[in-house]
Amino acid sequence: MPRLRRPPRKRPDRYHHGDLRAALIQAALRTIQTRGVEALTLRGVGEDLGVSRTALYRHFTDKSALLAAVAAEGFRTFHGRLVAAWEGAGRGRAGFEAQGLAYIRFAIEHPSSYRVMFGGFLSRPLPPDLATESAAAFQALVDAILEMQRAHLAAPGEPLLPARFAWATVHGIAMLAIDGVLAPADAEAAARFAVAGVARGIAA
Amino acid sequence: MPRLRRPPRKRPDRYHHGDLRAALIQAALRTIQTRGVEALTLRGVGEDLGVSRTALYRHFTDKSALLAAVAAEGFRTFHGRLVAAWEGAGRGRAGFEAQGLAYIRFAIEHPSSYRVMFGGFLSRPLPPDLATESAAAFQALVDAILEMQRAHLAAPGEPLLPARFAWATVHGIAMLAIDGVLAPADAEAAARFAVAGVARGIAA
DNA sequence: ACCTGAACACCGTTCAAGT
DNA sequence: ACCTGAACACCGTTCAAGT
Repeated sequence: MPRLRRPPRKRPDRYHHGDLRAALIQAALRTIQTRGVEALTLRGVGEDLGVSRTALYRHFTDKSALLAAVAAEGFRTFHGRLVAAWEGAGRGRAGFEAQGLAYIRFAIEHPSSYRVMFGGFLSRPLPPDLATESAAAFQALVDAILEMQRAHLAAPGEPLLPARFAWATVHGIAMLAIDGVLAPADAEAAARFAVAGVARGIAA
Repeated sequence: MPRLRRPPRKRPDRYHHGDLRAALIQAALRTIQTRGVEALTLRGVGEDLGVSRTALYRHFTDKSALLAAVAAEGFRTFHGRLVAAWEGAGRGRAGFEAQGLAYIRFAIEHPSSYRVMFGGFLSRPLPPDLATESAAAFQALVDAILEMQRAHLAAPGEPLLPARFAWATVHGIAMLAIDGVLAPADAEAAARFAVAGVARGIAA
């Protein structure tokens, strides 16, 4: 059956026009969400997109670069959640605790993304754009601490110390929840107790 | 060159006598420590031991079972460290903080073992013997909390809540240190601040 | 019982070649 | 520029066969 000369309206080979990169990221995210990071194969995403298994190398230097791009998307929405929680709860101590809970809830709602972001799958050091996104998310936490120090809700001193303490705690609760060590019901109670505990621990 | 009839004194094929299992665990631990978990291949450990690459299946059902055995060894020494730190520092609040520091230091000294134990490489649910070792290590923490509650050094109530809070925090600091997010010098300072913060956060 | 060798069904990545 | 197909150097695991 010979091909017709007439140009097709819209066909699956639209990837020739430059959106293969975005499509690859979306496909990778989809399989990560449904089947986990360890099930992600480059051959698989190529197949999902009806594209050769090596087409990907036109857009990413290797598999870890693809993962980094997926993680970058995750960091952007993560950052947004942290800022929204802090401001939505009116800042202060309530805002601090809301931010901590938002951190943990993001991890529980998007366990696969969270694992890609923090599970040691990314090559170190992080690619520059990803490092920027990651630093921005952490900065949301530092900003909250700084404001609490100014309002005498947190003890004065180097803000990185309480920021890392808080980060470590919510990250720890998140990992325990994601790994199934904490049942979903227990995770919420543990999260509430932990963020309140950190607030007490750093209080002026 | 025909083989002689005389039995050899001591030869590399001593694995025929039953210690292949132990040798496999040691070989796996060695390559994990020197080259990381992701560099561990069953073919590699077979080669290291001068044994067929499938000999391992006589002793372990699969790769994750080998990893579980490595992790079990890690949990045993880990448990010992936690108990020793608590008792060595005279229990109480000093003991609690010493235990937290010992937790983080174990992770920093044995990053590969720690990653195998808590990095999501183990198949869930954990094999029974490993679950036992893991629970015993966590119990050291719960025991410390219980004793602090009796001594009015920790607020009364369900001990699992402060225990999980403390666990999450030290685990979080440990992961940040292992992943290189915290430089070694910063890790020690962060660890000290965090364990003191938890002690304050759970105080009566 | 314990171990081997060949085979199977996968991987990520490279590279010459096509359009 | 962008994509393909074949090839390379790996994996974990199964299984019939050897001792």
